[in-house]
Amino acid sequence: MQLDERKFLILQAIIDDYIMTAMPVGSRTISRKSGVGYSPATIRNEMSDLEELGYLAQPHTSAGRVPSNKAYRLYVDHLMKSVKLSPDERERMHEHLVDKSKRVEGVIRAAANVLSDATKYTSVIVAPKLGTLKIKHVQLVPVAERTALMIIVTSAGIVKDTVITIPDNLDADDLYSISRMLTQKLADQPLEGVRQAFAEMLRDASDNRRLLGDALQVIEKRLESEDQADVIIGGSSNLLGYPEYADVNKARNFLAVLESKETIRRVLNRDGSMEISIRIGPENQVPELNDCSIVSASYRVGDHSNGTLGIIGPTRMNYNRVISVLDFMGRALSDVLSEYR
Amino acid sequence: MQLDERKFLILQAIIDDYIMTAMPVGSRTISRKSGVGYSPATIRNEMSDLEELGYLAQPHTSAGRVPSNKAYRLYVDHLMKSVKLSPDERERMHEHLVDKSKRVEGVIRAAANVLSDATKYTSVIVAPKLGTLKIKHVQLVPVAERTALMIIVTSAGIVKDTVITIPDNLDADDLYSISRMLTQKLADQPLEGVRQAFAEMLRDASDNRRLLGDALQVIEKRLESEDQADVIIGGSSNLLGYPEYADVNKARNFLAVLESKETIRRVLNRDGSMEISIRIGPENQVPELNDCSIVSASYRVGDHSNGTLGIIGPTRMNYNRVISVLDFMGRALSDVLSEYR
DNA sequence: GTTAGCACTCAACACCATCGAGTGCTAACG
DNA sequence: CGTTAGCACTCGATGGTGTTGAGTGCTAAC
Repeated sequence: MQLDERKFLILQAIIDDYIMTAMPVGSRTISRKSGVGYSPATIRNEMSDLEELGYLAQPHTSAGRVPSNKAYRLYVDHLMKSVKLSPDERERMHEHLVDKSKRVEGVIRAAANVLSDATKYTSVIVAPKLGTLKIKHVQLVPVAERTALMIIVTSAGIVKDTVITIPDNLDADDLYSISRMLTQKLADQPLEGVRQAFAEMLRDASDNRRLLGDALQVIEKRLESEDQADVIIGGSSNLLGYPEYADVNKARNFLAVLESKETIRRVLNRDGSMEISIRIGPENQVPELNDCSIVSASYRVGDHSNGTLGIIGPTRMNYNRVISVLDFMGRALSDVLSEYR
Repeated sequence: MQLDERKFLILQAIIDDYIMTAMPVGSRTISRKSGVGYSPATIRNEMSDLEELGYLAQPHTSAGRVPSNKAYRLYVDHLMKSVKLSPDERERMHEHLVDKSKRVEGVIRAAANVLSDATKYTSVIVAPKLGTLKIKHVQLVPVAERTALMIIVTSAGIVKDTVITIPDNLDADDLYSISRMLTQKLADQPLEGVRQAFAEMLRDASDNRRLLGDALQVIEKRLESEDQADVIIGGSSNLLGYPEYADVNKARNFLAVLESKETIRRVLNRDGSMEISIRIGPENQVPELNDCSIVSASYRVGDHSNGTLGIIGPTRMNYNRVISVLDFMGRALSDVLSEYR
């Protein structure tokens, strides 16, 4: 059996309705809809076919039909008619972004809020991978005996800092000149490639071997331990408004998942492309989120590094709108964050 | 009518029980408890008295009694016998703190997690007020045409940074020397007192007036806009496990409150003392949290500045344990964060 | 091929009886 | 006189029952 025009039409109507109401959809409801000129009986026959084909399911015998994950997949791939955001909605969203006092983290935080406000789902933004950013400046600042703060400024204007221990015969001026040297040597190197640069420096440097070794370690640690703080979540309470989370236990599980940045990172894991990716239900790799859908997009910072922004919601998500919003915000974020270059 | 010995005893037993079970407590339950040698009938009489005095309430005629806020107040003020944490519990908590790779924000984040894990409530930590910290170092870093990043390192090792615009005739070396000058002039000044220092500098400085003016503005803005990022919340999903939040709407409201850092800041607002403060129910100033209790303590960073750590939970909170944990963590945090000095 | 009609199913809802935890009161007890 | 046993009473919780109505599948007529 194949899907003909009419089956498409009916399936679409069912999905649209279910996305709105979260209630099983009956044949009468569809029949009454404008654009569908068939009686409930005809609809019922078609629905029966669609169920057999795996696009619909019945919670129980005398209930309406509910779209399956397969149906959502078909929907986002073929049925969905994309809607544009209205100009003043775009305007409003953009405003909130540039509003925030310009700092990278602030911008990202604001973006997360805008996303969750605009979609009423939970939003997640992952900051760009450090490794791909270029170093702009390195600065050592004394903070105590034998202790200094090492500050690394990247091309995206993102600042990372770590405490390191230093030999005790160094004073502020020494640190100053070391910083200067480090900056000269490392400027415009990607963080990833820093190891070689250091190797060279260690060979040349008569002095301060110990310090440089320390610094290298720090940078590397920073690179591999993808920092917790770099996952930002907005509107975590939004999902509680939906009937699929009326059960407190489900809600708690969901929130617990959100608290593990590690899991979030995994679930937003993307191949390199800039395309919007849609994972419906079990398509994502995290069992706890198997009844959620996750839509994600990329944003660019500087030349080659990018971050991820996404929306987590029930499988009966308003894909249409979410995609529009993510698409727009991805571009907006890229714009705003690239002004630093 | 006054509270005699026996009324105290009974009230305490009721509160203890209710804290454990969240169920209205009946006379039989109390009578069976070890340490109480009276029959249910006697207990009932006493309970009746306690109700008249406003310490107990009955949800409905044939239910047991529930402690009132007044009762909790009495409990924390007089009835509670303080328990110590076991040494290895202390050990474990402390471990998690120093574990984290030494950064201030990382430590605070870890502390929030430890707090919520140890208490099973929601924890909140507010970073120390910037204004009270001393400046250690100021650094301007060029990031683009006419744009620089201004980084301020405080005595606590906390780094703050903001983007500022600069005159376009300045190159990296100029910024370097300006940074040096700024650091020299401002080092060891509290952030609050920076205004005068700047005034002087503006008078003297032949050049760079525009830049200095910009920088001053930035610092001041930073001071007054108590930064969002400085409120950190742990275990927000913990409260959903308690029967008082079985209703999804209540849960949602609660979570929505947590998302507003502004409100959190207000609710944790403390007078200067280092004492542990307990706000029961409506004693806190935020109507949305009127059925919560909030216990908070201070931790010290450096010489004179301190931050706040707190626990938010239902009024029938395990005050005893929460107080012990907060007390310990306050000290531990102070210790860890003062190592930077 | 489409649709009206009809019997059938089943969750949701309201209603009701029962149960039991807990109370207040009274009278008896040491 | 304080304490306690006994008892009638209250009322939420629980579980069973009947009704309702949305929705289906099937059949027969258009």
